[in-house]
Amino acid sequence: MNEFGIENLPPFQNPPSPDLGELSIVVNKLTKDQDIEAFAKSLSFELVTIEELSSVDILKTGDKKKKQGIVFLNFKIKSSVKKQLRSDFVSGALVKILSKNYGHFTDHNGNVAIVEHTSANPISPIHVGNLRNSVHGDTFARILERTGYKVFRHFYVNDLGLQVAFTVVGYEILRSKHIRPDIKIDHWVGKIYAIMNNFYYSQTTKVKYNLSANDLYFLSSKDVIIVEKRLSSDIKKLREDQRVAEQDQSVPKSKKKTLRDISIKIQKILDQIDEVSKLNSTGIDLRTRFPQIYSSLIIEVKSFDLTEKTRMYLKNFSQDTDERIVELFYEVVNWVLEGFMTTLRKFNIEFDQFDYESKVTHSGLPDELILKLRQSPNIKKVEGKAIRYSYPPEAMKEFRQNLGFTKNDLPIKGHIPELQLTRTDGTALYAAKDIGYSITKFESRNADVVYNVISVEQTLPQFQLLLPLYELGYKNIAKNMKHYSYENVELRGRIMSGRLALYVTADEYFDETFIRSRMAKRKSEVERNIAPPSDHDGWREDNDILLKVTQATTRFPLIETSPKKRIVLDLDRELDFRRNSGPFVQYAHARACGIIEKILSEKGFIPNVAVNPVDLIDDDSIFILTHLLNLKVRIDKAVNQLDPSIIASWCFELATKFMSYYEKYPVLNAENELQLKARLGLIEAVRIGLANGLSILGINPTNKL
RNA sequence: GAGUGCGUAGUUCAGCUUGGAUAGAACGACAGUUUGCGGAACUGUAGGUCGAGGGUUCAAAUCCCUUCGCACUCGCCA
Repeated sequence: MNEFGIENLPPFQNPPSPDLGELSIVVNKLTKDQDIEAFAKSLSFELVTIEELSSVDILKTGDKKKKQGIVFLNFKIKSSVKKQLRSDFVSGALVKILSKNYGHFTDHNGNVAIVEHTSANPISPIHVGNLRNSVHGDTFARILERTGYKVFRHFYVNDLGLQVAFTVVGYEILRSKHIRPDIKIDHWVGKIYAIMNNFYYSQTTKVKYNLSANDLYFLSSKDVIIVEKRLSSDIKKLREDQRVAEQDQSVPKSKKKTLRDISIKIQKILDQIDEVSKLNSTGIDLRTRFPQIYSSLIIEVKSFDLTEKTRMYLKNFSQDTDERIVELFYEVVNWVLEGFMTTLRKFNIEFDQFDYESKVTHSGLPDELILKLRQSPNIKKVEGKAIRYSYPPEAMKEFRQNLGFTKNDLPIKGHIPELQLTRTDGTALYAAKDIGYSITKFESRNADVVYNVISVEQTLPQFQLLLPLYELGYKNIAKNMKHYSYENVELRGRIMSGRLALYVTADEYFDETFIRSRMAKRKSEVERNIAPPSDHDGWREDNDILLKVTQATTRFPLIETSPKKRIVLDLDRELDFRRNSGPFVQYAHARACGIIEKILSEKGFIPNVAVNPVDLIDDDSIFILTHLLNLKVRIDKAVNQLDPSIIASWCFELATKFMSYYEKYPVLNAENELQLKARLGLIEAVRIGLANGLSILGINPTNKL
């Protein structure tokens, strides 16, 4: 190589088609000043003398408009050598894949990771939007486990909100009237939440706009009209200001700013009008949809001031000052959480720990941190006891450099807006509690890394936590707390809103899928003239299979696209098994199991690594084995990119390849026994790969369908 | 006004970190395969100015700049 002036050989790559050769190299990279084609020619003359090579071809692109002038050297290896290389590869690959620890890696042995996910508000059932969070969190946790991490799954319980407080007030009313839930608890509480939410905001709106108080918890259409009138006169004034500002040409920059401010104000008022009119329509809607709960609640609520009671309850709960109220909160929240668990268990999702926002607050940690942060040069005092944390560029630079982040590692490159930590009365806001929670989380498990699975809207608040943590001396936490961000879920043709108690719940999604899989299974049994199970055991087995298929069908659509992409779930499409990759992968696995079992019963062979590798040196077998060994690369990529969809595609590709392999290469009817055993070994390798892949995706593989 | 993400076939997406040959799948459309090792299958065909424009390069979907479209975020809700 030296005589050509080449010091480092660029990496070999695989030609796009096998008939071009086994390996190739781009000649353009090797020389700058010489004529590339001449250079390639002399190089090929030299290289073709290598004993193992049968030919070295030169190929130049250039017919198309794009990417022209690339010169490749394509190497073909002598067939005898190739055969030997492939045989060695096959033997080695089979040993690795058929071993017990295939799919389990040790890079992070001894390390601890926490994945915080789902963390849905404990006042309405889990819907498919939350479920995307759960499925991503759970799958990612499983991927981390495969790299050797000890993983703990945490659920952050937001139990300290206003919404929880008025829901608790509503719950207490119904309990005192002995009205018990007649449906799954989280669904039931979801109704209470929607109704109480409407009461609460109807009241505050009435007070704010001085509306007649005779029906304090219901905003009538008359009220809406009054508010509209008042606000539209405000808009008129603003429009006037806008016109004045437009004509003023004195300072162009500040002029722009006031104009912008005015248009923001106008937009805000328009939003207010919209919200008020929605309060009216939602009230009517809830009253008609849930008449019993609605009327029971409204009668009682009229006897007290809801706003005041809600604040009082929240204050007592937050400061841990009234045992009865504290217990009431936990009664509601824990009961709903049980409902969540029942739901998520169907999807194969469980938690190691629930962390309550209230308990973090009761520990006093957030207040301590605020006390310390008050001394920080980055703190700005606002009104009263309110403080804000700011992010000066110098501080950010130091943060970045000391923690070894490059600019591209950070989610936000430019200026970071200030973060308010306390209210005017000095009490901690959510952000301050989150700083406290981050510390508690890390320390409780002595964790090396924490992944917070939170939707993309939270990118800024999540990032804002890091500098205060760093400044407080928690450098490790600031470095190793990662926001696993995901985009939202939309449903084709349906609106989702907790306030309206309108959502496709995770329960419905699962149950509907289960029913459809049962129908599909029956249909296929009829076509194949198989009788449905008649005895108890048969029925149980049938049910078990359907549960596993349903897991695949429900989880796959939520995980198969990158978390950064917004997905639109079309239930008709997801429930059509031919269009959903989940059941397809399950099917491939079941089919592999079926073949292995059949060969055992008919020939008495058990899959084994001791096969004649020459029977597996065809391109298709090599491709499958290479793909199986590639799992490690895919897992690492999924971890680095925070993207489990990489594993979902890996499974799907394996299943597809196996299906076509299976059409092409008969196993039971192989030409001879050696060939049969070799192919059986390959099928076993595929089976192991699919079982591993499914299990990483949180889907229990089924060996029958 | 600032920030972030996304934009690739009729549809849903992969590929972009680290530039390299003919831009890959799936669904849908169309045409085939089956006396079966499980048809929830397989084989094939058609379908693309990679949002637009410019730059860097021997070479750009990929890197840089500009621009358009969509979504989200920007101090007392959690």
